[in-house]
Amino acid sequence: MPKTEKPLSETASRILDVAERMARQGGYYAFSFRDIASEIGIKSASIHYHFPTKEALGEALVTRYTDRFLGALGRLDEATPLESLEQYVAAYRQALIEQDLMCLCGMFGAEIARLPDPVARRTREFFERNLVWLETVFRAAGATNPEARAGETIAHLEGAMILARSMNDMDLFQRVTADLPAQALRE
Amino acid sequence: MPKTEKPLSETASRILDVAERMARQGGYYAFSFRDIASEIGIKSASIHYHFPTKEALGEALVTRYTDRFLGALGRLDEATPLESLEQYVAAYRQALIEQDLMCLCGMFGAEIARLPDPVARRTREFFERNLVWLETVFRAAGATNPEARAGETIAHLEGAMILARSMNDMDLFQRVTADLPAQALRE
DNA sequence: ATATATCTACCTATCAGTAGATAGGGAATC
DNA sequence: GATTCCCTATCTACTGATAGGTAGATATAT
Repeated sequence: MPKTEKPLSETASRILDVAERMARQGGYYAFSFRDIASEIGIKSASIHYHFPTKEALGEALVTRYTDRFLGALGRLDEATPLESLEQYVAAYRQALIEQDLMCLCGMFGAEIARLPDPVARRTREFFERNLVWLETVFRAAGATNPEARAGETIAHLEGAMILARSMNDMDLFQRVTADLPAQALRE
Repeated sequence: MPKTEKPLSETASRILDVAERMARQGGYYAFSFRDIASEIGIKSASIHYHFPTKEALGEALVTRYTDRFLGALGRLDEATPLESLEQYVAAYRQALIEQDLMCLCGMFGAEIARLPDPVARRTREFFERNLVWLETVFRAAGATNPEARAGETIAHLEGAMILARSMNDMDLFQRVTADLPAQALRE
């Protein structure tokens, strides 16, 4: 039997919810046990019961984020490459516009040189798995260099989030990513 | 006479050098007065003589970075649009590969929601001035939508830095940005 | 004498993390 | 049926380290 995934308790997932929001606003050093605790109405010591260290909390954060992000993408055998790419762009747009938050792994990716090793590893896994997904799309579309196209797509989207948030102009994300799916497939 | 720029003292610029490196590794919360001071061999209280607050230090950091970055780009009337774009990509490549650092404003742009207002404003100015520069290039090249092309270019490059650093594969930056100049002009 | 630049010594706030007490809810034992 | 035991989940109270920032003394150079 493989590793049994124990389901998160109510409190544990509320801790992750708050930590994720804080991390997606300001990075790894922008969430603290105290702030999380006071927001959900417990004491900071209680968080250590659910996540022994900040490192462990950071790992759980990235793991949950990655699984949810990839899980929200539809099945590749049920869509055309163009549809898949449009869906992929929409996933980023939703994170940015509806939640007004950065991509967690874009944020952690920027800070990766100062992240605890296990958190950095999980962050790398996010990008690896996204690259695989996109490479599959571009290979299905007959692209000559699927690896480059996949990397360009992720780079373009993460960068567009940063730019739009920096300029405080969320519509800029739309204008800068509108041509992405068609353009990437034409290349 | 407009605002006279007083030149930075030797110590002040060494403070900025160290702070910039730390910020470009881990963001605004990754550099501290103590760490900077101990690295350059003074006491942390002395830094406050040159930069009264961390906010002021952050502002000076972004201002110097922006001026240097744009100053390193050649004059637009002495190059073709393609040459200008290639030079722009090279500026990012140098920051990433030679110095093994993130773009300061890409980093601060990601964290912008938790940055002191004056630092956030300076960060926005970096992107504004870069957008203007790139729009000029694309307009000279006869692009139909210079604003979108300029935003796409910045997004692509900032994102490529994050991706390459996350994957610990600096050559990935090359592969993901190799087609950028020609591609952006063809669009 | 004054301006520049550094120091010592300190402050208050915050950080992640720990020890140990407490309360409640089963389940096993008597 | 009552008692004992243990597990879960929280608490209070604390530690040592670090954060940015301040006051005031000191040294040097013009």
